[in-house]
Amino acid sequence: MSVLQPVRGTHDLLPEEARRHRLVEEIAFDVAKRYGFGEIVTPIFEFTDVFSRNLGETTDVVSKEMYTFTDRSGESLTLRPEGTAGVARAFISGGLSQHLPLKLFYRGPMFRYERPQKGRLRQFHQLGVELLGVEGPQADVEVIALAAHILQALGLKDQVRLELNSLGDAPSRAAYRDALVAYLSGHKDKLSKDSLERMERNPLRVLDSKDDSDKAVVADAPLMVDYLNDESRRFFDTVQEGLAAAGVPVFVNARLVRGLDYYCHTAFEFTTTALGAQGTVLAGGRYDGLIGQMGGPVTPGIGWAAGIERLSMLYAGEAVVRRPMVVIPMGVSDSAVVVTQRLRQAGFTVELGYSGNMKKRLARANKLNACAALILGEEEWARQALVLRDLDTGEQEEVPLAVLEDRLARFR
RNA sequence: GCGGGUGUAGCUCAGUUGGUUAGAGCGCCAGGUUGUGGUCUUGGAUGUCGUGAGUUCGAAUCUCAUCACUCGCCCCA
Repeated sequence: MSVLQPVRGTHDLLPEEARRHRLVEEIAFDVAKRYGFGEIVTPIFEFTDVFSRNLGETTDVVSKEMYTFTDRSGESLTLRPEGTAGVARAFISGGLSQHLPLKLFYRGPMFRYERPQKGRLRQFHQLGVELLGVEGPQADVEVIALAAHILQALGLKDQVRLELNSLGDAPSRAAYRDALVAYLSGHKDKLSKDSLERMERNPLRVLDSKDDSDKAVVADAPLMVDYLNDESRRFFDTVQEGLAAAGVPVFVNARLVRGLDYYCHTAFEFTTTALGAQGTVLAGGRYDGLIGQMGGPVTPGIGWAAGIERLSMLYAGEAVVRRPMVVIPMGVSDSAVVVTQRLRQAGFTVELGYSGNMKKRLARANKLNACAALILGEEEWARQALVLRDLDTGEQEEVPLAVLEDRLARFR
């Protein structure tokens, strides 16, 4: 359109959409609070190392999607592409290891230089949680149950399904990786070009390829579950049992993998078919090694993040907007502000009509979905009264100023 | 980063094989009611036809480039 476009992949949240976003956030946060989560707010940029050293050098996010820049002091900074690394960094910086276990909720913009598409933006918004300091699988169960609960609160229960897998601990994962690469190497001729590259960079990614030929190869590939050592196996079983006990339906997907390197053991995704190619609505996993790797005290963690734009597109509810009442001065405009402020101070939502004749102002009141109009006419004003018109019934009456708040009580 | 589609008024969209002043509905503004809205009715305004080049006597229409959105891949929330 015009020259004044927003930057590619960014967009404005106009009031209506902003309301939906806030509503989604509030519903999520409200549920999270019941699980004991408190909000943490971290900066939207960090030293580049925070991300580049911890998400995995070869991941797409780090290798080609970060908004990295040098500030005026020559420091390399990066707009956060995800939330977990920043929270982990804040955990270390703030010495929060003394307050374990820690339940944190966050929300805000994230940035990735990707090709924009529906449900995929360069500046997008996530909300997420992190539970730090609990080794046992009950943490996984609680965090996933919370996710399911939030999706239910948003009315999305029937539109999403939970897929679950275990990536095992580091030794299990390494063993599996070797076995998988060995297997794939024997079928190089049938793999897509993308998958041949993935074999080098991130072999597990071949497992969720959408290419038909790849799928045929993958169908007979070794499975992660068969390479889990006893401990990892037990962990995975316990998580599944816990979710069953919590009443959260699960589809075990042995080919589910994660894009970032810090994950281990539990990996999960809530997916939908309603958003085209961007089917993941909420996803996360366990990252026991991350904080230690960053230089902090070795601390287990598990968390997830959800895309607010994606949730908002699926969410059918509407934000409830409080209906205002409208003050319409007719010839006593100086006094209108007095009445208006008095009512606002008393807790009412009040709009003051700015201009036009009575007809126009009432029409505007109507468009604002106002519940009532307070008409200040000279005649009534002389009697220290005004006209109250109920805009739903059309009935109107004269109300003395002295009892105004009482008479308006039903519109509160 | 790769391949396909789309781009006309604030919004949703027509626009015939290139042809003269580019349309509709909704919305907006104004009147019918100079202190009374929602319905009805009458009238009005609005477009660099995404942008830039090219072909042509003539381009919203054809060609190329470019930007944005969109679908799939990729990636992921």
